[in-house]
Amino acid sequence: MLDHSEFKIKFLDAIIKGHSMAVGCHCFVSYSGRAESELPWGDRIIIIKSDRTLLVHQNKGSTPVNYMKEAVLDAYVEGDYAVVTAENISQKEFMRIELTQVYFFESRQLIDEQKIRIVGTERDMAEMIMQNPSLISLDFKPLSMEEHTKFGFIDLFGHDKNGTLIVVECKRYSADLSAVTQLRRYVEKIKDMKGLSSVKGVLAAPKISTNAQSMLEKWGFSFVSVNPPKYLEKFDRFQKKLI
Amino acid sequence: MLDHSEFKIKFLDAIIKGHSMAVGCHCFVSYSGRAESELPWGDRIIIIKSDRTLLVHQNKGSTPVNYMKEAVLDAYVEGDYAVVTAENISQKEFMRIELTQVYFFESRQLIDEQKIRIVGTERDMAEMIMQNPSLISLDFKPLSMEEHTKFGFIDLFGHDKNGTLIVVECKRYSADLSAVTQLRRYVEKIKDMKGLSSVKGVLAAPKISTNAQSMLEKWGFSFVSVNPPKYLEKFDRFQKKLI
DNA sequence: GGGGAGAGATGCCGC
DNA sequence: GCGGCATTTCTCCCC
Repeated sequence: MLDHSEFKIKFLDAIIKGHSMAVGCHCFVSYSGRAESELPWGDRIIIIKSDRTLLVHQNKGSTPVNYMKEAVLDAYVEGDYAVVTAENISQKEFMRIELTQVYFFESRQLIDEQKIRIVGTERDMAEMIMQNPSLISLDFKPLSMEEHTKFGFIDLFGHDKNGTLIVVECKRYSADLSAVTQLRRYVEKIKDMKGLSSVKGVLAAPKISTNAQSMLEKWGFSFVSVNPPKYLEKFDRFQKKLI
Repeated sequence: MLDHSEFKIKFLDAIIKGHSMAVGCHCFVSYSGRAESELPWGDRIIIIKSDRTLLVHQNKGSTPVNYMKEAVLDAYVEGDYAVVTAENISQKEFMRIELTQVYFFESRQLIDEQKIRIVGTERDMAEMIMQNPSLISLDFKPLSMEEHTKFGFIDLFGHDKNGTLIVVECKRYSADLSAVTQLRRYVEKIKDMKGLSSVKGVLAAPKISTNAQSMLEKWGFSFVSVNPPKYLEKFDRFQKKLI
């Protein structure tokens, strides 16, 4: 438990040094910027990063309740409160955090230049299909992948044995209505630009919602069930811990 | 700085008590679930909430680099590492965090039943237009707002002085291609179900991208510039601090 | 910097 | 639970 002036001093010192911070406190938060908000009094954890990102986390859920990027930060004592302010003038964003209790305060220079490596994205799905086109159909011949063609950002682009063009849109999850309209947009663009009357549209995803299926059929497109790829070896490594 | 067995004991104690935690550490993170990932060694802040949400934050950006909801957590010492594991069996998710250094560890019961109040959402835009329909056009008569009609989730629904139906889709930001396809989907649905040949589509947003504007015109829809509402008094309260 | 689209998206509400 | 959709979405990539 820190008193307000001790908090202020430590906070400003951490700002100057470019340290990251974790603060446990009882606070009230108001925000004005892209929207406006008020968060009544409660206990939260405030994170401040060395790039001046500020996050206010409640004790539930994975998204911060309030946040600001590239914030210009300040702290001071005002009556019975410690106050933290965050401003991003160019974005016209302002935040004010009033604190009555500072349960804990930690600050430290965190050194981390590493980037996460992820496998199993939509792009990985498209690559997998490039390697094994029969996942779409026996006669599917892919031509290009995720190229910014003049037709737009098309996940997979190819043709069948008759030379009919095929547009494939990949989704990692259940394909929904917007996936169908996205596919439709690409197919129409190609028809338009090439002056073709027939272009096939294929939605590749693990599953598809009922309404999306109806709309798909209405527009003469087809659905193919494909799961995003995973490195099974790694999954197994975790899995065996469960046995 | 905590040694590994001290960390383990405090961590497990906090889990049992349902406390929230903030941990500063040097760690390596691997994940398998909806995708698979590896994050090489670096300094991070780990947050664990009372609802068993786990967040791993690097020192930049507002999104956690790794995370899991409803995690079953454990901690132990393994050779030179402290290890934190998180599992969500039903989701087939697994995470393993190896720590060589624990810079700080804070845990505490955080009491907070408050909900944030936000003004300026898309729904607020629709309400504002309901109050002042002339923002769309002088003869726009709104009938319903954000109702789950048999036509779908339509932001605003009404007609002009000739009785021609009007569908309004609101966007808080620059309207893009998907906003136009969304509008198009609603208009077509209504035409279909009512057997009408003419239904007006209006996109209400602060601005619109060039391509979206083209597509809008191609489909005979129109754009109206509308800004999401704000409580100006409050904005002014912040603003005067800047002077 | 804007436009377009994915994300291990998250979160909300309705059925 | 799924479905449909907004989000102070965030982030990345390309033009």
